[in-house]
Amino acid sequence: MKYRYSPQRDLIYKKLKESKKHLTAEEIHKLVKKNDPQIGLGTVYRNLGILADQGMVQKLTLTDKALYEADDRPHHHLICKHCGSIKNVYAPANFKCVKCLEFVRDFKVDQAYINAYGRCSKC
Amino acid sequence: MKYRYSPQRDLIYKKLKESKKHLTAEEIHKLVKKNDPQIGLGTVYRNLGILADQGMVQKLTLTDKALYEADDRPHHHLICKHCGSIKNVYAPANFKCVKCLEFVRDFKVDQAYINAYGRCSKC
DNA sequence: GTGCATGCAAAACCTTTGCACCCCG
DNA sequence: CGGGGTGCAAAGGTTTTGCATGCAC
Repeated sequence: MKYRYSPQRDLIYKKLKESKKHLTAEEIHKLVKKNDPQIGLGTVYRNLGILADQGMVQKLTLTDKALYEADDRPHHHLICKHCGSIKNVYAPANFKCVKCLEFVRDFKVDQAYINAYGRCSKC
Repeated sequence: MKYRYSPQRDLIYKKLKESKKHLTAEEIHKLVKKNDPQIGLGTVYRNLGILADQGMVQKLTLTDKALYEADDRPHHHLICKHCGSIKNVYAPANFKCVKCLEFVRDFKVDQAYINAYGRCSKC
């Protein structure tokens, strides 16, 4: 299906990109409401779905509620088991995670990333 | 807190282990109801939480609903983008995923595993 | 003008929780 | 017998959806 331009979607993407964080749909809703007080939560969900479809944002289901981020550089996630914070880590250019799975048969790997659980510097 | 023995928990664990798959709480509920028709879904959730606490089952939040598995060998997940199936893959003994993150600072990595997205042999 | 997008609210859905009763230790 | 475990049902929280209206194209 073809997507039509929408100022709401534009705003959602811009705000998420600016924040440089992993945000829940509700946090994003709060953020965009500052610029567009009328925007509904349903609209936020719908547009996050579309943006994820287009590959412009990534939907993370690492915890009980979904998180969204707008960072297209390949990266991995460090999840603190104590405070629940999630931090991105960018691998050196010469490290390709997909190569770790070279031994895999019967499955065509497109993307691969690491989730690491542990303790962040604050905890 | 000390956990007391419970035949329901025993059954849940046994069934999940036997299945050798990733199951949702509801699928597990259906499975154990064959042996214990009275068991409630709440009990299944409570016991899966306890079993996860004890490290006997792993809770996966890779998709919109949580999946549970009973497989204590370290492994990675191959997620098919077409049919949504999730397959375990066991890395060679000499491959330690944690080593891929040796360059990480300000975070103590306990466990690390790879999620790979792509296409499975059936799709 | 056509039909996707929106705002609102209701619904759907997964998961947790309160409660009275049960039973393990 | 004390206190965790159970079944049931209701509540909680997140995400989706139906519908009338608005607006991009």
